[in-house]
Amino acid sequence: MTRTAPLREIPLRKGEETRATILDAALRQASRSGFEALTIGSLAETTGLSKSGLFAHFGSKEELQIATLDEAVRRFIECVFVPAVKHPRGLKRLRALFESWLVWTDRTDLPGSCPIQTASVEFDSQPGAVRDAVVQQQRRLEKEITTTVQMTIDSGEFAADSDPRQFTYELLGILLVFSQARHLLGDKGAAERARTAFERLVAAYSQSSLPHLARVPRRAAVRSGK
Amino acid sequence: MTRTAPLREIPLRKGEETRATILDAALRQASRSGFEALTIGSLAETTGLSKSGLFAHFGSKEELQIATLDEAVRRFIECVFVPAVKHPRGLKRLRALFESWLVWTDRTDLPGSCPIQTASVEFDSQPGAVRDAVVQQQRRLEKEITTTVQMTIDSGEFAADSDPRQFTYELLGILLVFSQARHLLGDKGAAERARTAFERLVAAYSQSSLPHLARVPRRAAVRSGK
DNA sequence: GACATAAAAGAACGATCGTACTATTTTACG
DNA sequence: CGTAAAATAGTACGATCGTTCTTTTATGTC
Repeated sequence: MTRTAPLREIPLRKGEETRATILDAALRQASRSGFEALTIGSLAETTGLSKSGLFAHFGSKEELQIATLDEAVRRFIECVFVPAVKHPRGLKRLRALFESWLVWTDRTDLPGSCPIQTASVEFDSQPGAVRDAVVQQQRRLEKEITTTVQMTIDSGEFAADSDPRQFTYELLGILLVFSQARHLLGDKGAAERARTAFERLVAAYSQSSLPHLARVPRRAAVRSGK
Repeated sequence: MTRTAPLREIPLRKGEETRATILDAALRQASRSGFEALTIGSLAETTGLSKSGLFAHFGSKEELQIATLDEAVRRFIECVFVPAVKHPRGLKRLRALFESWLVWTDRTDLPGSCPIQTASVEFDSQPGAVRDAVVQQQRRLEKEITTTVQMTIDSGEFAADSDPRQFTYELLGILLVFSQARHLLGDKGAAERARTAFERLVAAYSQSSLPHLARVPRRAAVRSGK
């Protein structure tokens, strides 16, 4: 029942519970006020811990910020990717991914906008360990999306000569502007605009003959597959 | 030569010069580290002023942040809109606007990313005077773009039933992801990807029959104009 | 050049920042 | 239950935060 090889250290402690509580509060705070405002003092107050007690869990503010980012990514994957992979590979999964992402951006369990996006903007010009972590996570998520797009190409639902990274790029754009419209401007119709943009993007890739390079519009073929 | 009507107060002082110097440094700092890190102390140090001397120009940190945002918008208009309106109304002006925007995002006079975008993300969930200013400026810029799009519809280069606000929405998405790719990820090919996306967007609106609602891909007409 | 006024500096404030060190309490396990 | 270790609290630190008040310097006008 219990692990048979304690080896040297047994990191299976239940102070992890406290860490989870801290990260939950940290995520809320980062969502509302950013990662720089993720101060030890305010976080200690909202969690009911002492400053030093909370600090001991991370060792530095940088580590706290990175841990918060990692937790955000964990939840993002849980909320966006996990539901998507339950759908069959190809366009269906891609659509599911998109819709899950809309839900993630519009979710109510966090008081502000997506912490990953917040971190991306906040650290895009600030060298350091946090920035490195943000870049790594961003690359990781982009690669994951690109793989999903590639599957849609492989399934024949997207043109064979499609550029999956270009699709990913444009998809990210739609989701970024959706987030801004939703959180900054409070635009209720933002999701519908995002869907319209997404469908037009999908339609372009469903056509043949290098639609992503279509500098000059050309006669488009009706989609072949059903 | 000199103003003939001093009226009551004559605000034409040359301490405005100092203010301009401060805002220039503030813009750089906000671009690199955000508006929360726009501290009086660090800004005083980089400008060579005293904390209190600098503070007197604004009266509060909030006012400093808003003044910095306004200056960013002023420069944005100078860099993006002013060159664009030198082109004839319609698609030419819209293209010029887009290209100027790429230059703005990729410019080197600021060490980081666009301060307006930074502020948009930083304050999207933080109520207050700064957030209000950000929303107002964002709405203002969006309206300006939408007007430019509307002119392209009026000129017949975009389909008459096009939705200019949808175009603006998608255009903003392209520019947001471009900024992220450029500044966070250092993607050299980001501008070309952005152009590809823009051209596809333009092509869609150049076609007839509600292309922005094209849930089902339909036979696309060859663009009419030259 | 005197003088009113604007601009900048100086000094100090309470608060909070991140972090270090020590002490106390709580937890898990034999 | 006892006990070692983990978890948390306590306290203190130098630094910096935004802001206020007072004093000094620079500026523009007659």
